[in-house]
Amino acid sequence: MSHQQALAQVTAQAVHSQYTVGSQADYSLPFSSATTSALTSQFINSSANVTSMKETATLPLHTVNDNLKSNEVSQGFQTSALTVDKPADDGYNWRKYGQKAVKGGEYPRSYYKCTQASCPVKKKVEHSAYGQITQIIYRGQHNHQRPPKRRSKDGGNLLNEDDFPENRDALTRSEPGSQDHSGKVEVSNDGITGPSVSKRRGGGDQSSGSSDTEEDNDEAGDDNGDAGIVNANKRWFM
DNA sequence: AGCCTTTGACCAGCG
DNA sequence: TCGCTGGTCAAAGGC
Repeated sequence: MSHQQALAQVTAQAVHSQYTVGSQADYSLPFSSATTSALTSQFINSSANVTSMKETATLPLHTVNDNLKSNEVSQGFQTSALTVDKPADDGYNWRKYGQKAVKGGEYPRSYYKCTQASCPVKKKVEHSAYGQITQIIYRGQHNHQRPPKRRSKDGGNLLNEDDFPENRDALTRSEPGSQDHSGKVEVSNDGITGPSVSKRRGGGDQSSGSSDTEEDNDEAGDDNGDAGIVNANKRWFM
């Protein structure tokens, strides 16, 4: 088997497994910190499994692992690692509005919007192979409180918000003026996220211009357009 | 019935 | 100016 073949295959399989894992995880991930750790371990294990299964994948997998290590491990990223398709259920309702394979398609990036009509918040979730989340980038601030709850199906991960340490945090964060993003969120090298806010078609037009006020409130108040990279960890532990 | 996910296409910015 | 990449929209399908 040629190198290229192997690579292609691995990539394909990685993507595939990602989805597979994703659907499973999507429905069966109880989201408590404790469980999280366990699950994370499981994920890591499965990753290792897959790795051994696909030795030919050494190259890409290495990259992936490396990425995961730097992004997840070193950053204490565990919480959302397993969320897969429903990343970082921070108590808000998100609707996925797009997905893109960036950088060769090795890491599909998903785009989510807060479902609240007047909420301009968006987030980008970068996945690695196996559906693990390597990075979550928030844009904007919620101008509303977290919704009480949702159906347990797709919101599945929502569960008991009480289980989420970050919930309280989220509450705090949702307050305008809170240092949520500006305080700790680093735009990091991706500083692009800041400017990109106003990018495209007159900025966050979202057709319902009614949100402008809030948007102004939030984004204008922040230097970086409160784009925030939360690196999956999202400082939920802080 | 309503909401969400998926997917392809389009547009804008940047090198 | 061209090509590439990233971000978003819109339609269709599924739950």
